[in-house]
Amino acid sequence: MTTAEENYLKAIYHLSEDGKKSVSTNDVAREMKTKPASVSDMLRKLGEKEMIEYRKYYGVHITEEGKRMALQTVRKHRLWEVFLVDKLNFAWDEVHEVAEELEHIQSPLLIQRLDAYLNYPKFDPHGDPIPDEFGDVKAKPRVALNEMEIDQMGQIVAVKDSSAAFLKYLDKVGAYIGARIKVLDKVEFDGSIEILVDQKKNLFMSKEVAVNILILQS
Amino acid sequence: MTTAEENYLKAIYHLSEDGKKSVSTNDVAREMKTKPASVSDMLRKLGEKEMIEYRKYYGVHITEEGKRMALQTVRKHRLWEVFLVDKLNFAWDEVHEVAEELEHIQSPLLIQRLDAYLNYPKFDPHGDPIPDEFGDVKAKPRVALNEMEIDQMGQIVAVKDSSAAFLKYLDKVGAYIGARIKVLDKVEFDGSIEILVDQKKNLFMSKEVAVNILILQS
DNA sequence: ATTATTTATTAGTCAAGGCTAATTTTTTAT
DNA sequence: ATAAAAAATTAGCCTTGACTAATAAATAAT
Ligand SMILES: [Mn+2]
Ligand SMILES: [Mn+2]
Ligand SMILES: [Mn+2]
Ligand SMILES: [Mn+2]
Repeated sequence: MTTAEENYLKAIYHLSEDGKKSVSTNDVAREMKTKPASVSDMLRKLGEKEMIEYRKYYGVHITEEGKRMALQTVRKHRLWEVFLVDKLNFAWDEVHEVAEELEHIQSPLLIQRLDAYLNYPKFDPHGDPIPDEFGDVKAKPRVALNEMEIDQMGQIVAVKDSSAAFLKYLDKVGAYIGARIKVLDKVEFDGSIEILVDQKKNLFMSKEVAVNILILQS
Repeated sequence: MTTAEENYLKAIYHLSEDGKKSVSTNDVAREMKTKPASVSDMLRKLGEKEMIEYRKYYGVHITEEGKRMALQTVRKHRLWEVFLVDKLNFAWDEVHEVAEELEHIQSPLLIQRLDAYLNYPKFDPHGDPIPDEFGDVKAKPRVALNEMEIDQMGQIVAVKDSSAAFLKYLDKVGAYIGARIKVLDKVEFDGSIEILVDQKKNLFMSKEVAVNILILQS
């Protein structure tokens, strides 16, 4: 598998995650920041390698083998992110781009040793679960903050958007993975929401932000 | 700079290290395990970028800028090797291939942090000096073991060949970086040599091996 | 049920980095 | 000084992964 193939497959995997039955060419193009024409080409190739089921004009489904490969790349990506934050003191908004490169280093031994060195972490700095070497992920039931009701409580366990802009914003307002929250108010007009963080800090945010914060309800 | 350009430039740098005034197309092809035709193409390209001075049919000289770039890659390669050995418990014969990939990760912050994390190491696992961030290398005067005379003494400080085959052989016979040695005998016919290691172990080796062991004389 | 619009694919081009075969230049040997 | 050998370059081709423009298929709108 080439770096490009790994990146495409990972994108397709992520796009199919949210229960979508089939992923469209345009979806992939958007995610990969390439043109649909380039995607068509790559889909044909990944189809031939049986990483995806590809029916022209009808989008793709990832195969079991494709999922296995994608999860391997996801595993590497997230382990490297943990390394960068835990060992090299990167901020959580600085790791994504570098991990995007590191995930393509080819060395099973490296990943096995890295995993051990990091003490077999189960989650990356953004709260996303790290697949084990067999591709098994232990997923907790998470709900987007904007979907919670007034008075419901829970804990921030992950973010959906790993962009520096978003993460820096969270840092600024004091939202972080592990924080306990309670929904104080929701504005129906625009979906904005007010929450209490760690029983002491009031935080008001737009729906756009809330959508990208994932909660483990309690 | 692409990965390929970095690899070529590093090869040219290494080939010019041994005081060679100019590096030939065939030299580079051998080092890079590519065909001379491919090399000609790349030399033209590196020439245009002024990383090398390229006079057709007369080989190349590396420029100051080229040397700077190459040393940057060498620095990254060796820092990663230290990481793999010191932190991930790789053997010194297992690191080269992986470092060959890792050295191309583009992130100045990563290298700066890695350097700090490793405590600013000065030498890699093969005894080669690690250039600092400005490309400065502190070179110690080293001599190949086969060039030493009977009764001369010193310390193994580096190996010239980093292949797994060679390093595993050294492991097996008990030669290692830091070992104190004394030349006991030299056979003129084939250049083979017998040494005493750490004042207790006799070691007989062919010239081929001795050429690849570098000594700091004392 | 047609037509219009959106979505996707194909055709053709490009740059990077390889290769082989043919050619040219330099070097070595007679 | 010339011929032979070696070294290097060029020409032409291939694959990967992009792109634009042209076309085709599927979907939405009348
Ligand atoms: Mn990537
Ligand atoms: Mn992440
Ligand atoms: Mn390399
Ligand atoms: Mn080394």
